[in-house]
Amino acid sequence: MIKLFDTAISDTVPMVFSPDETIGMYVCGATVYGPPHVGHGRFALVYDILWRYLEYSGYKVIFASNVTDIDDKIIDRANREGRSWRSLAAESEEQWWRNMELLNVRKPHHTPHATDYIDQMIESIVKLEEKGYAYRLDDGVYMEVGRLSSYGLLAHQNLDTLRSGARVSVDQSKHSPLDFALWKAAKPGEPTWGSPFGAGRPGWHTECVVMASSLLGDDFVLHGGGLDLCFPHHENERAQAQALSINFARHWIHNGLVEVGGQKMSKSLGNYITLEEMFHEHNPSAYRLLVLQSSYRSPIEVTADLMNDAEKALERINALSRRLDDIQNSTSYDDLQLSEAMSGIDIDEKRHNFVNMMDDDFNTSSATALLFTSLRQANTLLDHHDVVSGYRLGKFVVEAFIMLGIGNLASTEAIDPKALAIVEARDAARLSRDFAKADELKSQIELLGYRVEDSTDGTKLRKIN
RNA sequence: GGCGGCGUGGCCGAGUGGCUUAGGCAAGGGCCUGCAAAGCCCUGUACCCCAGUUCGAUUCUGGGCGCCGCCUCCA
Repeated sequence: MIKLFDTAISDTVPMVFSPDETIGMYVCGATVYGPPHVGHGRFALVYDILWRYLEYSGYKVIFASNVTDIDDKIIDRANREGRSWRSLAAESEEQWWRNMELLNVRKPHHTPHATDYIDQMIESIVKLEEKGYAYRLDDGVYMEVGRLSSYGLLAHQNLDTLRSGARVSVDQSKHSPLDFALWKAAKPGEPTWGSPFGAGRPGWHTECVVMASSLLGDDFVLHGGGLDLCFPHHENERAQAQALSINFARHWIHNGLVEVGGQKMSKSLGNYITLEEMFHEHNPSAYRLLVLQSSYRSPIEVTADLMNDAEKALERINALSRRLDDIQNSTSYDDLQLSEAMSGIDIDEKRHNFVNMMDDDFNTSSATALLFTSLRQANTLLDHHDVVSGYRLGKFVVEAFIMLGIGNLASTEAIDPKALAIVEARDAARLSRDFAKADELKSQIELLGYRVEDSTDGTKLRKIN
């Protein structure tokens, strides 16, 4: 049984779904108007890990995450740069997927674009009008929040307290400052679509409700997003769904934000690092490991120091992976398959514990701790020549990390033949105990970008990053 | 002002009413090595402050201090 922290309930609850049910999962995705930053990378990683784990647990998942390709910010920036909003959105989206690929974030089954769902959104707004939940003003169609019984569930406040905290609305004609735009009337120079309420474009909240329910149905399991979307965005999605009498998400989950010096990383604050900037200095897999080592709900800092630490930890996984590959490529591998393990290490029990940790609100921090402990044990076993036990335990560790998306463990890059030639010369020098020459040759190899590792089964080279 | 959350050893970060030395990184000492690298072993430094509940609290309750998020677009 998987338990998760449900924002609507403010508690950890069993995830509700039947075992043969396909788990519908919707996460608010990117608004494509610029390069994605480290904060965007985190939410993408969090839900990618969650998705991978649900599948590992044997469940069928259908995952949808939207691409908001029409929005104030896209229009503003396109206008500023004197280009079309379509080309800006298309280019930014391409950049988004490129970055996701580097993070080893799998593309969701569905990546709906807001502009492809305008008709359905209009239908949805018409229904809301018919039911009396919407009203028209000069600048658009608004949702009458006061008519809903459970508005404020995700914000954990009622309408009155929310209303008293609301800043004075620019638009005084709204019935309540909390009422939000379902449809924004056309302004000069903006892209528009025709509708029964005049030319304009849909509001952000409308997009997600319509796309989520058309792709996943009226009753799906999980709705996720960044903690900063909890209110008002998710609240307003829920409001519309409720007004339309659809069940919508059974569970709401929110990931913690990335902070910089204790403050939220955001485009508006300008304190962000783009993913591309990060990848320039660090291994993208190290970022995933950093995310895995903390709780998905906590805020995290992502500094160069922490990334360096994560890279070192990642290197330990890589080293074990290489060690296992060497065993697999060795001549005695077939015999090894048939041999009995000497130690009494119970891998099934470890897997069981791993699963229990992950089932407990996706406790990746404890789960990776278990993997690192096992990693050390595997190395110890291999050091002590219990190859069978060590290999099997090591395999468990590496496969679990791969399942969590820590990929690219084995370098497939061919080694520079020049370096290989020097290695041969160095081996000869070592054999004749000419260590001065051997050391000289070693530094030549290092200049070519490789680290030398002597071992009982030959000299190995490893690329220095 | 309202609501939600957080404060763990040098740094990051799980967790628990009474031995988890959680884990990662860093530091010190060793083993291995021609020297290294990789790996392994050992070691130290904790639970914001003050009360209370309890035989016992880092973990529960109350108060304080500090920090963060949301209440406006934001992953």
